[in-house]
This record gives sequence, structure tokens and C-alpha cells, in this order.
Amino acid sequence: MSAPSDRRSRKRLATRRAIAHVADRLFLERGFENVTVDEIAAAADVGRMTVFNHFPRKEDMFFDRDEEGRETLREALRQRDAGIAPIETLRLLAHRLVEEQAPYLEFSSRSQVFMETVERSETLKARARAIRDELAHVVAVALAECVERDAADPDTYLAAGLLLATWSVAFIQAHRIFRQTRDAEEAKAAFLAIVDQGAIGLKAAMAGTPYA
Amino acid sequence: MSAPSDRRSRKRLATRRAIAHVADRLFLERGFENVTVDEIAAAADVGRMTVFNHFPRKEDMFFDRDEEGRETLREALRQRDAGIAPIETLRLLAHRLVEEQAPYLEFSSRSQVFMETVERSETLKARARAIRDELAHVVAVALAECVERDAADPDTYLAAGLLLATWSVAFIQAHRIFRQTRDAEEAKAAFLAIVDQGAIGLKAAMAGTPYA
DNA sequence: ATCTAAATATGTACTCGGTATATATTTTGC
DNA sequence: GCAAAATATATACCGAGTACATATTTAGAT
Repeated sequence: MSAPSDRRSRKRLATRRAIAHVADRLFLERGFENVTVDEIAAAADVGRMTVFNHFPRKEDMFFDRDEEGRETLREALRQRDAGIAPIETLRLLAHRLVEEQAPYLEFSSRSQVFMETVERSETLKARARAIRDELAHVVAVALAECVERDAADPDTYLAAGLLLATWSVAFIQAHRIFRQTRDAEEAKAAFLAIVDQGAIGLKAAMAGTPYA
Repeated sequence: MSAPSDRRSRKRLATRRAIAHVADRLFLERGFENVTVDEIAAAADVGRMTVFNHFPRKEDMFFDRDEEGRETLREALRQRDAGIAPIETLRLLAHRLVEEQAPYLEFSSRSQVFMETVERSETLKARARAIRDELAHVVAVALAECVERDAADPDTYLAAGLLLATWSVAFIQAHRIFRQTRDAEEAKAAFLAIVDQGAIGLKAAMAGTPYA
């Protein structure tokens, strides 16, 4: 997973990590919009151009691990139990992720600060929405692959869209509840309740298709 | 609706319209990213600051009528027939909007160029996503008002999220179909088919709540 | 070891969107 | 016609992102 063999890649990854780490600290401390790229470069002790070399956009330093989320979804659908429909597979995945304390589903003060940082920046909110849409696309492609259908099929995108909408609402509402109650267990329960409720709708909408 | 009484407001609206009109033409002709604010100001024969006075962000010149969409949704829910559930009211609204050739649901070459312009600009896509989320929020508030519930209720946001996800997928897929077939009637049928299918899921997910 | 070619880091100078601030111009209500 | 408010505009600035040129490091062959 980490540390490629050749020194070149290792060094490159190291500077990348260093920049992202420094940037994250500054963003969480002072807010995304109140940190300039020049400051990040100085704090990470690299040239300004090196920052843009690793991260084309400033936001990319914040959302540095979005590929992992896409891979998680792809894997879950690829390795699903043959007897379980894709939609149910994803519902079970949500439960598993909560149980495994997946990133931002552990409802800690760390995830709390993360959410507030996003909330205070239009740029970060925009990127979060883009990531959500990318996830919907990944799910659509993976769903189509599951049942050997064309991904461009309206059914497929409807299923993916409804799923991501459900997860997004569940995520936001659960974090809202956590902010109010400071009770991680309650937040997790709320997250899963919404996911389950959404799954009911998703199954109804997709009844008759191979997804349900 | 138009032309307020006082000259001041009339003139202000006139320059605003002039700027938006000129900007739209340039955006559709050359692509959003290939037009600078300076060019728009020059073409509209106003100062650069005047442009930013009317439109805080460049994108606002393109999506100039997004408030109308929000108002349409609010009105539909406010004036709904008492015997018809909110979710069904919105499904019927979608049918009515298609019938009335509402903006971008008429599937003309004009709407086609509009969609392609959005598609080619990350900035415009980001704004489109933000508008979608704002619409979801408007629907959530209006739904809650319908049944005298708190808008912060997870149910409410789930209903709104699923609805907008459905409409969004329907919109995008219908335009994709229009691009391929150039048949407006087929595109409209596809739009409504997805909306109807989504409504089934929405009703199932919201069974037991006053929304269904 | 050393030389070459490729990958990587970095400097300089630029474009463009957006803001802050000050000023001029127009409109309205008296 | 006058004072106050709204509007238009000029000037100067900031910060993200790009283009391009250059230096430095590493990999791989001789």
C-alpha cells in the first residue's frame, strides 16, 4: 500500500505527504480561506511551484484521500456475495463502515473540526459536492458492471443518484446530531437509520431491475 | 413582475439585464472560461466594477434566473391541493413543467447549447451543484411547512434529497438522450419516466410520514 | 564510476477573478 | 433646487493558477 520501492517515488510521496500534512494543520487551525498557498509552501519548506506540482488545486490538499472512498465502493460491489442484491450490498457496507470507524464516520471531535472547516468554506463545499457526484458516477459504473448492463442506462444512474443522496443526507444529519449531542453512538444510529430508510426507497424505485 | 415604478430601479434592472444578456451571448459563443469579466464590461459598455456590483461572481451572470426555480417549488407546495400528498404534488409539478415548456425542459437546440456550455466549465458545474443543493434545502423547508414539522427533521431532508437527486438524474439523462436523438418528445418522456420511477421510491421511503 | 535521459523541484513573470476603498454621478423626496 | 441616498466607476491591491524556463536529482546503461 505504501512506500514504493524506488527512491524517486518514495521521496515524491514523502514531500507530498509533508505538504498535505502541513496544509491540513493550517486549514483546521485557521480556516481554509485564511491560509495562502505561499504560507503552506513556506511552512512545508518547499517552493510554491512544488505545491502546485503535487496539488493542482488548493482544495486537493484538504481532500487528499478521496480516491480511497471510491475504491471502497468499487471493491464492495465487485466482491459482493452473489446471493445479495447490489443495493443491499451497499446498505450492508454502510453498516460495516460505521462499525469499522471509517474516516469521518467515527464521529469524534476530529471529524467535527473537519466538518466545520468544510462548512465555513464555499470552495471546500463545492469540492465536497463534486466528490459526491464523482462517487455517484463510480457507483453507477460499478453497478452496471455487477449486472452486465450499460452504465449509461437511466436506471443505473437513478440508483446511484438516490444512493448517494441518501448517504449524503445521512452523513450531514448525523454530524448535525453529533454537534448537538456530542454522542457518537447516537450519531451513528441516526446515520444508519437514514441509510436504511433510504434503502427502502431505493429498493422500491428499483424493483424489477437486477439492482434490487 | 417586471419594470418597477421608480426610475432608479428601472435603470438598475436595465443595466443588469444588459450585462447578463451580453455575458450570456459571449459565454454560449466562446465558452465560460474563455470570456473575461473585462471583456464583458467592455462589450456591455460599463465599468468593470459595475459588473461585480450586479454579479458578485462571474457565474451569477450565467445562472441569473435560479431564484425562479426556487419560487416555483415553494409555490407548488404552498398552493397544493389538500387531498394530494406533498410528494405526489411535486411529481405532478414535474409533469406540468414539461407540458408548459419550462426553461431547459423544452429540449431545444438552445437548451442543448446551454447544457454543453455548463458541461465544459468546472466553475459552472460547481455552481449547478450548489443550486441543486439550495433547491433541496428550499424543498425541505417547504415540505416541513406543508405538514407543520421541523425542517431539521432527518425525514424532511431525506425526502428533499431523494427528490432533487431524482430530478437531477432525470434532467441530465433526458438531455443526454436529446443530444443523441434530437427528439424533444423522447427526451421529455425519458425525463418524466425517471421522475415517476423516483417518485415510487420516494413514496416507499417516506411511507408512514405525512409526505407520502 | 560516469554519462545520459527522464523525472522532479523551483524561480520568474504573467493572467484573471475578486475585494477594498475612495470618488463621481444620478435619482429621489423634500 | 437641495440634501441624502443609491448607483456607477476608477485605482490599487490580493491570491490562485498557468506558462515557461531552469536547475537538480535519480535511474539505468555503458
